[in-house]
Amino acid sequence: MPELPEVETVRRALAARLVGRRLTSAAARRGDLRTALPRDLAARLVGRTVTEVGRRAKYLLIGLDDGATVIAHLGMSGRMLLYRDPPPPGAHDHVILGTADGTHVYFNDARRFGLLTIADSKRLARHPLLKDLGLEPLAAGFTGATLAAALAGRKTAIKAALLDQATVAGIGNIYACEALFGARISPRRQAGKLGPARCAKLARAIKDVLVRAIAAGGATLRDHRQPDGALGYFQHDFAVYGRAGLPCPGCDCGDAGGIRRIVQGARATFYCPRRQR
DNA sequence: AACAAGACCTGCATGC
DNA sequence: TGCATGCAGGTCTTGT
Repeated sequence: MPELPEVETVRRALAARLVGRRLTSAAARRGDLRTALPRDLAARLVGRTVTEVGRRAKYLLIGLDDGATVIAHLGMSGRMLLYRDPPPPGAHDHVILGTADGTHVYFNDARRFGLLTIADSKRLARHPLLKDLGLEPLAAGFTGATLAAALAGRKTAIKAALLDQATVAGIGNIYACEALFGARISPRRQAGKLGPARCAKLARAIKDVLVRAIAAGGATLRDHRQPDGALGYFQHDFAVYGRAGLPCPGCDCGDAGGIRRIVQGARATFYCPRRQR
């Protein structure tokens, strides 16, 4: 599921319901996720109050009042669902948290590519999961210049570079395709050869598509849900992703076979060969 | 060092 | 209907 906009959508909903609340229960139901759940999960969470819910790249960071932070990643299929009247736990509900006001949080992940662990808040920047992450695209420091510096010397295709979390953090397959369309750059172009003007245009396109997707609640292809169960709807605004053979918005490429699907690094890439060069 | 490919796990759509 | 196949929003590991 989730790239930066989907994770940000989840973060906002969790923050609204959890910050300032005390955790009264914490149950680990199935522990073999991408990394094993902490054995002492309940002991470390029950009684703690949530102080903030942050995000770095695609990681959710749930800060607690004892100086610990819960790090969670949704993988491909993970969800965080909030309930007032919790349903009976299902096979893929791996962690269930309860708060003093009766809210329940279900961490559900069918494919178990996600993870949840607990770290020292003061050392988050040095945590193995977070230490190598690259530019945060919605932060002030993300500009054409910093993007150009991150891409300098890179021989791989720009599409692959955007998926590399050590370069720009939080972009996944959908938004890499959509941002390159917005910047009118071919996904096959060598990353290190983009000039300053095209890097500036790409940085703007990345921010633009991420902001628009967050406003739409993310994109729901199959797994993504907002924590209240609502679907995202940005998939209706995709220009190229999943649209092979169809015309792209505002171009007559349909006459020439439309949007093309290629494979780069074993991932599908969608682009308009007429508009993206 | 940088890069490409394979692995991880489950569910769903498609086609026979 | 049942079964096989391929594909999916991510990232870690391995090998070149």
